[in-house]
Amino acid sequence: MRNLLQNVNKNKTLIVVTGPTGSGKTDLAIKLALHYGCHILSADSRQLYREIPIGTAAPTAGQLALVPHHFVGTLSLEDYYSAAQYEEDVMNLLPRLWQDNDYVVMCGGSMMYVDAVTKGIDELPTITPEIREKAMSIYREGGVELLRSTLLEIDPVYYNQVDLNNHKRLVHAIEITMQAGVPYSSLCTGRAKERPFRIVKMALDYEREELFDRINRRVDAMVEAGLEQEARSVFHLRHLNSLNTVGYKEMFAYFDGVMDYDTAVARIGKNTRVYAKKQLTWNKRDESLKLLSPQSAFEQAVALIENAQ
RNA sequence: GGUGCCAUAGCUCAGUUGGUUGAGCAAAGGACUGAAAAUCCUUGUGUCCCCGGUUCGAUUCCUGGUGGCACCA
Repeated sequence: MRNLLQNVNKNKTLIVVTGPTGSGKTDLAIKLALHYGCHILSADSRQLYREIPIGTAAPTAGQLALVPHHFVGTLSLEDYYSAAQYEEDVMNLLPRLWQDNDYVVMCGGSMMYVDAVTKGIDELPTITPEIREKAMSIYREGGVELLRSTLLEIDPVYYNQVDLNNHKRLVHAIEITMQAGVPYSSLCTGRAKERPFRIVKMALDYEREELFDRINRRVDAMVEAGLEQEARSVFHLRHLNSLNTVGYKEMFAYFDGVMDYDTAVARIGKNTRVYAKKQLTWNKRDESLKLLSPQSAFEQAVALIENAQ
């Protein structure tokens, strides 16, 4: 992918529209893409799946017809995907899109996906199913305790950095170390990759109260649009990670009879607000992110992009 | 109008045999390198309704007030 990107230069611009869920990213991205006549790359780890457009607030057919989109509804719930895969796919696609236009808009709130493209992820080996199973079995048989002692033995450096309560991080470090034959920590550079193109990153900045109002209204709209039916249609795939998602896990609890319908809908709202807060936390430490006031977001965005020339 | 019950965190309530209070929910802050809408960590000072009394000390007991609920008229 490096070879392809060699033809790219600093005249090319990746416009990144991010921010918390419900902040109106999709609308702004479409306006910008129409203005520059360019394509949109979705950076959303759930809109990738074609079976769940309602609960993920994916762009509508009408919106998709206005601007060519990528990474929306391209996967099945059963497909494996990751931030690193996303980085690779985007890096392969960008040179093609830049052949006849200097701009591409990336739009999404999956912050790790955004970072994978704008900052890069370190090169790590691909985990074979056998190794993954081996690492998972450590967790199954001995819980976090056994994960900790295993990690302490094979990667003491990472052991001292990692959140020892977070089993996902522990499993990951162990499987990478097993696969690579060297400690996971030795593969982490801690450095952002230099990208041979310009990145202009922005987010819509609503007052907390107004953002939560918008989220509440959007949840109502999803319910009206048939969220329950959509959730029912994928209920049989509930064990998949792609359905460990706000909007679906609550509906599944309702289907199981462990939660009544009104509670499930209320929980969706609450969990969506919690998700938005996590996105805001992530954004706070990103100094390259420019905040736009919602009233004049488009004008501010264009000014930002022009000033970046 | 009379009688009884209640008044403690944003909400629902618990509690202090008198030594200034704590659960659930809601909310807030944070971490984040191949599952990330995932996963994980941290956070509770509130005139204990108001005035006064008893007391070394009152949110707790007592008088009065205010507000709410129930029943009786």
